[in-house]
Amino acid sequence: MFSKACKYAIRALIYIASKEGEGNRIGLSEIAAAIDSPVHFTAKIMQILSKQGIVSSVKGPNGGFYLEAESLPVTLLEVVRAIDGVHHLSGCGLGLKKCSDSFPCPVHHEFSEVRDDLLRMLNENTIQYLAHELSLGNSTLKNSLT
Amino acid sequence: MFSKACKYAIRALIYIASKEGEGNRIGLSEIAAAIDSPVHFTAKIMQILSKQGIVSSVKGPNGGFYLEAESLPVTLLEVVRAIDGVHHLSGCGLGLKKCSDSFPCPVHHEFSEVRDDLLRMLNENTIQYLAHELSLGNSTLKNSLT
DNA sequence: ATAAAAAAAGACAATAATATCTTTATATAT
DNA sequence: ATATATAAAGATATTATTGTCTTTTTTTAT
Repeated sequence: MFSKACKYAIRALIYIASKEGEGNRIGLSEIAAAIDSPVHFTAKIMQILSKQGIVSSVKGPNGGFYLEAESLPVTLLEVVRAIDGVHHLSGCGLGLKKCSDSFPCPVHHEFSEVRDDLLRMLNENTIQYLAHELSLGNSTLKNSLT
Repeated sequence: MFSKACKYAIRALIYIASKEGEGNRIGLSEIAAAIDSPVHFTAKIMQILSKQGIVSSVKGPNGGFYLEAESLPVTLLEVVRAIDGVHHLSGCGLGLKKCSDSFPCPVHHEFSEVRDDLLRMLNENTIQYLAHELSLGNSTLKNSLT
């Protein structure tokens, strides 16, 4: 459904949001350890998110990543678009270039329905909300119980 | 959503089904031309579908691919599973190995709902039905109008 | 029997995605 | 001011996917 990069991005952002408060920054190595992702690959992903304004960062001692407290909540849709690209959730289900409502591929209508549901879900769920649920213990980001 | 190989597979099968009748076989080059796909890559895909029993083939003059008339209709789900693998539609949305209803990732419930809809759609739609709609002119497999 | 047509199989090439390692720039604390 | 910690950037490696080309096998028609 999403690329690994995108999954790492969502996990990383939820982790950051869940650890946040009072302007503290979360370091890259802590993030990678927390979400079980390759450190340097995660660094590249964070750079993209940073350039897109989804996450903020500061270098140097006590530096790291954080979410702007005063900005609007970040939706999953924004993250998916930032990492997998805007076309990822808009193309034809069968890969036809000209597919549209008036010139549909064989699965156009059925596929559109499902994808509209996906888009709605991605647009309704924010990193901040999901992080809150994580903090409450209602979900987990780890592969192991330890 | 699906790999290009899978999209080619679905397009190829719908095309074959739409051209079928009275035991005629559809050649690879005709298929590739009809669905705008690379010939030899399509050949590999057809081989997989053939080994999985989704499509039948005969070699030699007047050979080609066809669907067994007496077999059950082929669902999109079977095709996706054959090409993209059984895990493609079952793993955690965020890539966690241990994610489950009782040990959910942050998007588990929301994601499961959408994917269940996708699975239902893939299971309800058959190649034969979609081919019939194509034959009626209600959809297209081509990128261009020519 | 033989030739031709077609799928099957195998080898390879190109591209994209994922992952690792090294170097550089920059901000902070001392 | 300096040292240090950290993100940013760059270079390279690995793997998976997609695509192309060639050879082999099998079937059919002659």
